[in-house]
Amino acid sequence: MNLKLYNTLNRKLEEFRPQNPENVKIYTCGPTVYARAHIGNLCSYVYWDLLVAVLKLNGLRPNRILNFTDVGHLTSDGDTGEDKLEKGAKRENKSVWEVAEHYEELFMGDYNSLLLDMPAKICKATDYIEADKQMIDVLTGKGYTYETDDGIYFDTSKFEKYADFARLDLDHLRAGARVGFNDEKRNVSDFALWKFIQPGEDHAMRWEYRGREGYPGWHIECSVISHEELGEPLDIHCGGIDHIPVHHTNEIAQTEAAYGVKMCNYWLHCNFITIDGQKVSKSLGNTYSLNDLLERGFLPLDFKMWVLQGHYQGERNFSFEDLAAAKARRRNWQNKIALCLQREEGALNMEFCEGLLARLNDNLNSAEAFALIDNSELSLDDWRMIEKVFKLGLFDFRQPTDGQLEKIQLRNEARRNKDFVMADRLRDELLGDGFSLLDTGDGSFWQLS
RNA sequence: GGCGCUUUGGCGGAGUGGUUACGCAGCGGUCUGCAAAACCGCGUACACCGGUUCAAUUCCGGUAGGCGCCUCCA
Repeated sequence: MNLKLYNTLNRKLEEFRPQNPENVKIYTCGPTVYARAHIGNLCSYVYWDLLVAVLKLNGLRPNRILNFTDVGHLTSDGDTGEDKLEKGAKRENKSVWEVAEHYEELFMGDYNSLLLDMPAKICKATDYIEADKQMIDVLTGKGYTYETDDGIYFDTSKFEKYADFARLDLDHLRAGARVGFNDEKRNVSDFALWKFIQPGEDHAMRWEYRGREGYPGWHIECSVISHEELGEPLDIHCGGIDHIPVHHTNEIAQTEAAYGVKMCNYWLHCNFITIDGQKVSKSLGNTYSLNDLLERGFLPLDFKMWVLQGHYQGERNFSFEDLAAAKARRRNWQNKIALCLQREEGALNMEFCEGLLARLNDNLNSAEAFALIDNSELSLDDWRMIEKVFKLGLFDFRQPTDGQLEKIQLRNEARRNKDFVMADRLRDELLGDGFSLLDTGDGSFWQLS
């Protein structure tokens, strides 16, 4: 295997060795379905889809699981302690279940419009509540938990390697934490496995456990779903860079403490984007959705082009100016394909294919791969292969109708007869239809204008 | 306060110890009946200071700026 990936576990570029090439186990942390995904969220799904495509190019069979967090987390944006799903429900006058379902649908819409492959399975957190309880029981049996008034906590001091993954400095964690410290917690880094509903607390999602009503903690679902659906060790666990210090650290603690096995061999993390140099946040009003892009004249696939021009580990900055550049590049690729269609050029360029694979195998370097594409003479078959890997909708464009093709012929005739008034009129008409003409020594070819 | 990342030409964005990244935009030219989103060419980028080296944008150290995380977050 020549594929190299940056493994957060060792902070190194490593050769990827799957346990079983026929079943490469991948777990991706999915969205919390309480609001529409913004373009920052969507970047990661583009990157992980590229990962899956590259694994396939290498002859492997990925088995990817994605989860939907459809059960609320405790803390809200405003640190008011209000559950996000519950808050969304009140805002929209719907039940929490309806809110989750609504945003699941929107997410899938965005996902499909980016032409991303469906994971092998999408798992909802609420379908794993019983399994959550079982895992907490296992952890309790091994002495990793303690109960307080408001929940069941994981005692991180009992898990020796807790700080290793994120290279945490536990002694300093407390100093700057803005979140209110829970007096009943034994260690600052301890986290809730299960929360009990307090008297007067309005929480629609609730399950009975240990004689009280409650709901699962923030991290248990990923440990449980990946264990149930894939089993340890996973080959690859993907997520955003923000997950390293808390979420993934806690996942590792839960899984490895409960089952005494390594959770995952390769951890991949994508970086965040900024927008116009600032973080993506609601208060700055820059949480653009694909819809907002559409309103400004950009297709989801223009955005995907923008994402793939960079690298998943890079700190990207988004601006509409750069999106326009990506849009133009995508259109130019489509015009090259349009030329190939008219010239009926065939045959796969093997040297090109190998070069493309080599670049992608170098830690998913799509930017280098794109440079190779721009530097190569490509046939229709080459472009088909490119589309299969990157899925940019490159072949998805309107072709001239018979009537429009006839106009091109008429114009050629007019030019031969030096009737330039007629020729220019036909050219203008075609331009009005969205086609420009490229006159070469070999004849006239239509292009997308 | 702690942890981590980052600094490349107008805007983005790869990469490399000595040789063109690439895209978009711009400029010049070619082709053309005229044109053009087509073709060709151009711009002497690698934050700053020091070190290693025959040679550093590329390795090491420091300085400065930017950013992220530490709270659900991709």
